[in-house]
Amino acid sequence: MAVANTAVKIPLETPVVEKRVRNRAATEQAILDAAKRLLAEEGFQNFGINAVARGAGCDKQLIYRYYGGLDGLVEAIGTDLGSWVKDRIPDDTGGMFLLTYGDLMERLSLLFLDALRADPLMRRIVAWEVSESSEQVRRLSEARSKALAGWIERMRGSLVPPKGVDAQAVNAMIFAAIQHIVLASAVSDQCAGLALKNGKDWEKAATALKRIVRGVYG
Amino acid sequence: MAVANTAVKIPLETPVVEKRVRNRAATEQAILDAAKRLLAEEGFQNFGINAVARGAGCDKQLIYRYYGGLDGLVEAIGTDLGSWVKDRIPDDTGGMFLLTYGDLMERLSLLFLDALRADPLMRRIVAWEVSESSEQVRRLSEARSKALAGWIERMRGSLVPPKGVDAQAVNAMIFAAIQHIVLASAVSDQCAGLALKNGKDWEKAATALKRIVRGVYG
DNA sequence: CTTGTTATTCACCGCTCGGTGACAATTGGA
DNA sequence: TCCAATTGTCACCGAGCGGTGAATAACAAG
Repeated sequence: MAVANTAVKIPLETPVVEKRVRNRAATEQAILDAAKRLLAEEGFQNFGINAVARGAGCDKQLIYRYYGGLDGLVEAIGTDLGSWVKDRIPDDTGGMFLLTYGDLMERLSLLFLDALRADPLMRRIVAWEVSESSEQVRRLSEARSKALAGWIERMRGSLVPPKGVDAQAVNAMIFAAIQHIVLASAVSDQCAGLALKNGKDWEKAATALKRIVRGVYG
Repeated sequence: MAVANTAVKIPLETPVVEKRVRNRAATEQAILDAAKRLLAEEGFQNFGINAVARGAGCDKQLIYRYYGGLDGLVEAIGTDLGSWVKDRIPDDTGGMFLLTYGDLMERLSLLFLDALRADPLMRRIVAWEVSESSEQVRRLSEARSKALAGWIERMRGSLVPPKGVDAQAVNAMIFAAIQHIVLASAVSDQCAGLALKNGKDWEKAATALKRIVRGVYG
């Protein structure tokens, strides 16, 4: 009686196999997509080999084979980042004439603010950058800042900052402010007592940002 | 021959017991200290029951008993935060006369910058705040912002911001910039292309900060 | 010395993690 | 047709995690 019912093979599933084709390129892409999606949606906390493999619907072994592990996969994300930025932040002046450095920085600030707000993956990467100091994240950070610097340089044209202002330092401050405020808003809908929920709140933030830029650059 | 050597009790350690006295208050304090130390030095990534217990040199069970788990412990850290801030950020004007709102904000900004730079625990908490959205971190965040707001209010005195400027929004931007730049520096010695290693670098950052504040508030 | 209380430790559970070696299935030439 | 490489799957490992129930050691009072 206590018999063979223990380890039965159950081929009940009709063999209507789900057309799981053999296609390395597609699988690599699926892994990369899953990694980006996971990072964007869940953050770097639960970001690991197992989670990515689950998300991609394949075995984790393939991640080792095709990317050499998580590090390689993260690096692939970094490589992707350049084009990513290009797709998401406009490269023209939006039909405006940027006459002064102040015009430029105001527009750049607002563009960057909106772009970061709209891009969860970027936000997660920025948060990662200020939370962990590993080789993985260093690579990502480098790719990101390079893409960003390239964009700024492209937009700058021949405009030059006013004399007597350390534009690099000031701009770093401004971009830091944008990044932090967007990160904070994504987590708690506010930053330093300033609400950041609806469009009206963001209007106020944008106005403050403009005021700061104009205060420095005129 | 193949005898009792298997499960021998080895009381080789000279019974010079390390005076592990029974003292609940002291143990609680040791746990709290270990938690703060661990959070400050290792960050929130590897922050867990086991790590804290190891750091405190006691069994994790005591953390459950005395604090009701990690959540309670984190809350205790939050409670500690008020006094913590008071100890670390001066409450007077440093012998200066703050005549205008601009004077005030300039001084507050620089004080906050230095305080955050000098306080690894605070930095870790801020990084935590922008990385994870849990109840734990929400509590911490609340405690921190409350302590900070109280400090600002104390310093403000009767000074009022100039008309026509949304001081709350602008100040949020300024504090966001400070927080982000300090976080970034602690991890990668730079932020948005601006080096942040030696004192000279920080001089530049401080100057930029002052310029921004003065640009807005005069 | 006994007894009860309190502080502290210990042993164990189930689970997930990153990582690896071996196996099965599919493909594309010789 | 058979072979070898490529693609994908599976089972398993050791380690660490958070969490819990029960044993143990130190103390205070009677």
